[in-house]
Amino acid sequence: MIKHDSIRLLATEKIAAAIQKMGHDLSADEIYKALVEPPNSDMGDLAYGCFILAKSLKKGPPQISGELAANMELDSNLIRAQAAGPYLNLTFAPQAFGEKVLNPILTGEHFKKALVEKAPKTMIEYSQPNTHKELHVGHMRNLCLGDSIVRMLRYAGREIVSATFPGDMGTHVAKCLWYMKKHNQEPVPATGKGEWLGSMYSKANLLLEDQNGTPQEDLNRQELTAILKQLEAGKGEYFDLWKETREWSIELMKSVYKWADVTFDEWYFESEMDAPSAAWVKELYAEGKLEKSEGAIGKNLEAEKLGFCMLLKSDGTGLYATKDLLLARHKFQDVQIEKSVYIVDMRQALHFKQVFRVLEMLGFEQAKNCFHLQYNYVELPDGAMSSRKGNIVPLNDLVRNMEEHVKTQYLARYKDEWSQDDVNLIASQVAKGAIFYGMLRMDTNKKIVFDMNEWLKLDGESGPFIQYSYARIQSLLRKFPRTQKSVNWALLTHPAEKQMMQALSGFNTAVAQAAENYKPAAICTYLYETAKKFNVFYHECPIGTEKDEAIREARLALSAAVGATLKQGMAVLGMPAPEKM
RNA sequence: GCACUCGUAGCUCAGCUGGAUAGAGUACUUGACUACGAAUCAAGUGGUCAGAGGUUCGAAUCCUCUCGAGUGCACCA
Repeated sequence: MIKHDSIRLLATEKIAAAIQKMGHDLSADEIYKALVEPPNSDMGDLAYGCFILAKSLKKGPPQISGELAANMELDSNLIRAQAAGPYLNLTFAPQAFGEKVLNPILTGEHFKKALVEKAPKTMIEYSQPNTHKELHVGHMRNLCLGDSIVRMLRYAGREIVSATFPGDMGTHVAKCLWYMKKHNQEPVPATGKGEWLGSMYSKANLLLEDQNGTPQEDLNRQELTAILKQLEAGKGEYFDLWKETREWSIELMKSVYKWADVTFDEWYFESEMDAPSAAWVKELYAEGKLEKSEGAIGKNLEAEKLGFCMLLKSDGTGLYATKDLLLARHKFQDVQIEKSVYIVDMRQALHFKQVFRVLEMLGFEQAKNCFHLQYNYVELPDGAMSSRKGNIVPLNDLVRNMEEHVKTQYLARYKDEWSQDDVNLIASQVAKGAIFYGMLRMDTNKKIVFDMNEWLKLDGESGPFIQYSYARIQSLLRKFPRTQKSVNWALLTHPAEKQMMQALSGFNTAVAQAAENYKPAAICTYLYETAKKFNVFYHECPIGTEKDEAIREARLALSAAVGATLKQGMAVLGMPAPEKM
């Protein structure tokens, strides 16, 4: 393991020395791992729980912590070591934090440390939207999660390949094109074609459902089948229409990715996997690696309670699993990845269990390094969102509403002071911050009930809270520029200052843990708490107006370090950091 | 029926790889702008951690069962 936290490392060395003085030995890794934060910050900066030592020393933890405290050597960095029950609480001098944490933060060095020892080449596949459908707030959760996880892992030092896998083939496409050609009366709009196409899909479903049970139903089915055949054959009027309309949807996706500042290293399309994947499965069947059941070809996984993984329908065409199988082979063999993460809705859990198992049975060792990162879906107060039913909140509506709200509710007061460009930029940054934070702050297995009015409330634990703290720091630094290069950190003795420094020293540990667990929500919590501590410090300690120049400089430097950390943290989540707001 | 996820304050959620007194936000009641930015801060009210057993020196956290909510389970993606 990499012991990247300088304060924890200092504590580890001191404790190791004390243990040795007591005639015993414990590895640095074991000590480092066992360091925790005390429940109350005035008990100390770090605590060491003596539970592991209790076993090898055959004494009670409270006794050991007492002996350890007596054997700790204090110096200018470590100023207090006190036993409290089974814990040994350690307090460090402000200058220890200043030199080991704040200076590296201010130079930027602190954010360049490698946090993981092993960095296997990992593919993160996320954002698998269907073409010919509208993008809605549900897609946003996936996008925010994927983007932040890519950023987190890269920050921690992992080699990441990001990929998207849009669904540009299938019955949803046929339905959309069918309605567009046979029933639609509206002209194609000059702009917003992607959104318009989504409405065609939704209308197609309404009409089809309407005609279910009428003589028209059979006819509709025949027409859809004919369209699908044309698409598969790769020629005909519907194929041409598909090629054209597909671009409209891709355009829409790209505009959203641009807004979100998301880029993909690889774009895979279902249409590219379709025919080759079916051909490969036929080969595998011929080689005796797959079996036939009720006319379909696949793999029976009943013994593992995974059902039957169907790979070819009885009509010989492939399925979603078929394409995922081929795509996985491509990732392993051509892109040479060692780990593969799929960020997909929890409803696909069985699908991925089946696909991973089949890959394993086919002899792909990497299959055991495949991981389905499942998340719960976003629904509306009156139930599940479905582009089929048309009860969705389009992504663009959310963004527009949010930006408008920020402008009228918050930025109106600056309308004579700031340029229109500034207002627009900041509204967009704040809207983005609110949306990203809102999507990320909850654990992935929690459902998100999307209520527009709730989302427009920007107080309390929200993205703008963190952005606001950052903007205020920047404003402070503009108004009171730092004048001295060296800082006397020892002057930062106020409890609020101490807590601030403790918080900053924990940044890399927080990100490393979040990255290890694929948990951006943990960074949300960290940033929120850090921003909150800054607000306390800001209210308790005069900064720019402090008369003692040395204290003022130290506080300004601390504020600058908080700003740099918040900015880095927001960057890891994909949130912009406004210089003013 | 089988499998998976969830159940913590009125509401929305942290805490879950066992460890110190279960925390935030919101709502409600108060207080703080001639001030370095009030999108802020301070104080108060609010808990049978769904329930019952078990493992352990120690359980919101791990195991089993029960109850409740949701999702998935063959030719959709």
